[in-house]
Amino acid sequence: MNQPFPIPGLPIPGLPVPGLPTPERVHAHAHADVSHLLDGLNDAQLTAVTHVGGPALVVAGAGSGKTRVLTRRIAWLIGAQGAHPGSILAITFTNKSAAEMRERVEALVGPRAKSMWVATFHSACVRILRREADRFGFTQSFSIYDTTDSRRLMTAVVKDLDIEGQQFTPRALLSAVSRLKDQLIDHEEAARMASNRSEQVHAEAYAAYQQRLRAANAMDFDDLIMNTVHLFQAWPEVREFYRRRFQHVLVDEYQDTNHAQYSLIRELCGETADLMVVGDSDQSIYAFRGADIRNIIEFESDFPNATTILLEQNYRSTQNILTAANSVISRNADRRPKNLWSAAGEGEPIIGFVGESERDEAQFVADEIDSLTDRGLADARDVAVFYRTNAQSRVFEEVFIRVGLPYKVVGGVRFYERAEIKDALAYLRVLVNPRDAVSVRRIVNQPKRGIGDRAQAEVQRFADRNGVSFYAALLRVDEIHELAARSANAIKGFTTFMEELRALAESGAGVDTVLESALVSSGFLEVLESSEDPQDETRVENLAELVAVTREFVAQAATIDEGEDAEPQGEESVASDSDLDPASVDDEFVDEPEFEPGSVHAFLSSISLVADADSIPDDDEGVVTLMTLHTAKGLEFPVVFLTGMEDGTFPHQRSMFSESELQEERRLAYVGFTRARERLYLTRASSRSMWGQSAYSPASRFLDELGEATIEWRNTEAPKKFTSSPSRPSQEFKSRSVAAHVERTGTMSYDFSPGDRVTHDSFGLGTIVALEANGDKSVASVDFGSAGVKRLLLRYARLTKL
DNA sequence: ATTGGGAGTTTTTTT
DNA sequence: AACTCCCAAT
Repeated sequence: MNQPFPIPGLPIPGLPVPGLPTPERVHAHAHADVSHLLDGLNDAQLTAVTHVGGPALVVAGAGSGKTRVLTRRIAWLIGAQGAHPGSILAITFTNKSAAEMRERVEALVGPRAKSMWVATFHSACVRILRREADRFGFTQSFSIYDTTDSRRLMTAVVKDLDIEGQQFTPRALLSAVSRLKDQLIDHEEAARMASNRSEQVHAEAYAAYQQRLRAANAMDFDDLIMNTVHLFQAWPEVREFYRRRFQHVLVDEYQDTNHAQYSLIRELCGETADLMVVGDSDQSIYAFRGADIRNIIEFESDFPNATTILLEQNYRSTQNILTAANSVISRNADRRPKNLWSAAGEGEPIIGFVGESERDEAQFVADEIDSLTDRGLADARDVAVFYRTNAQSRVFEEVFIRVGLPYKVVGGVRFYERAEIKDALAYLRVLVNPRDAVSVRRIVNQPKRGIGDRAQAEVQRFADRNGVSFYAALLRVDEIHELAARSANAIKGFTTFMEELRALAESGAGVDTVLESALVSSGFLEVLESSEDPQDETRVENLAELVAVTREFVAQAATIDEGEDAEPQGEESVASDSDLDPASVDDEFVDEPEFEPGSVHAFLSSISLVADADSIPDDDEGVVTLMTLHTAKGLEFPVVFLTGMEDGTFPHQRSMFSESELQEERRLAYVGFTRARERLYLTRASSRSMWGQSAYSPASRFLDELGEATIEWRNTEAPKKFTSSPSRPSQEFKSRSVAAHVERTGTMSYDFSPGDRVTHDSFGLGTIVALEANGDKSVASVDFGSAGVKRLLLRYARLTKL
């Protein structure tokens, strides 16, 4: 049975996670002798692992063993150089890879590795910010707002500032604010810099949004980085503290850092720290969220005495796969040429397939996995299916369920983002941080308890008048005379059980106990259980799963306690060779847990930064893994299916008309190809449904860029209607297919031209001002007079020519 | 105050 | 197709 959605494991930084067997494991007990740390490294890897003196950039091509280099280097710093583990800060891209890296280092140097920091940028910053929060007007329990929370907040800002209009959607504003934060620009500077009306509004919204975040004792994702940098700049003694502590800084996936993260590293490293960054500019795929490829390209000029080390031997893929990957990526202009090579031999040809529909494509993938496993060539766990957008996973799920193929989808609608889970968590968040307005508003009338908009507005008015938070106003309901008695009673009911829950939490009860009480005393569970709606049944199951997760969390916390109590006995045997064991460490290096283990605080803190990639199945689960190309970064699989190889799907429609975005798509293809060890399949569908309607899709341009690589097209059932040469449809093929499709659906006629008068069901009379012909994705710009100029997709818009 | 229907919107990619 | 948001009826 498959999980209907991913349930991230317990993403607690620092907790041992059952990991993959690694070569390092073999040497787990050879502490005294450090020579094994250098075993089996090639020259370039050896240079990187043992580098001393000045910052270093390791340019690590795909599959060139960078994780190995990083773990060995940390172990070497500790084992051979006598570095204190507590002086090491390693930044990784996901919590999962942080846990893995920690575990591998521990296997090499033993338990004293515990005091090193291995974390993502975000979790490292949270750790620092929680310690220092009271310096700048937050409490240690500040909330972290995810995208949904941020959107609610920004929606309130938009209403408040009265800037509702098509141009200033919460979404657009949030993205503008996010870009500013990536650049470390605060709202005051944004206001000063604003050179047009739109930027002025952005700055205003930014200011109001920040003000609300602060009032709620909350930060969004971008704040975590920006505030840490600002903290260091405003309190040099804090910065000095961390500089003195982190003598050795290592950053993985450096090509995906943004300006704020870059600044953070600079603040942290000062002139003296030993800095090593690892990355590959060809794998930079996060420009859309502010990653700046400049950081890696200009590392040498940013750090004048830097050393650059190139890792070019690939230990992962066959030569044929690399040839294809190299050939595709070489189409990108302005890149430093680099050639990955492999000693693994030529390997299998790449297999291509064109299906008639996306269902056909998914069926091929399922059949092929079946055949590979039947022939003993692969196991389900060896196989990954990649796609460009999350929405594409659906048809694979449907087909895999039908044929009984075990799988797991990574990402998509995340567990912690489901509405009922967010509701349940909001109860906990309010206990921990009553000022968290977004969470209070979320649950105050969820489930319905008669506290409607009207009552909430009165409470808000009272809160504003008295300068207190919304929750504080609820507690003072007796002073709000404008409220109807019925509303006031409902509010009292709410605050009574909330305060009881708070007392329970403060008495030291575990998060599992508090959560269960909250679900019961709020009536939330009861309402869902007695509901007729079948969807509510799923919701109850999800909540049960959440309770199970908290129980597990509490159980884990208990075992950590035991482990630490037991440690004094173990120390004599393990750490006798060193003055670096935890017992003799400076207090400075001992990290107090932020919160009581197993508490509501600790749980909320641990789940606030879960990433999709954190829920990638472990090796022992034995299932096929489905994920987006972005999530696939950093992973490898013996067998990879790269699906949806169509222009408009991959490269994505919205990236096809910008050279820089197209280059990013190409890097994404490069990432996808190089995940494969032995077998790579490239599949596409000649027509694909989108928003319920079927549309013709031409082959991806990347299929024309495979160069000398061997590809074998395996079209078992040639598409009936659109048969043609699979890899390069001729122009004739394209136009015929469009015509065929139009004919089949019977409703389209695209014979509009600019100047035509048309009518639209809701906009009325208009004139076509421009046409962008692009097959089924043709768009007409139509001037509807008072309704303005609209861009309409001809395939959907019910335009009638007059 | 709550519910339900209809319109409008949606799909990049994510910490 | 599926989801969200807003308004009108209860």
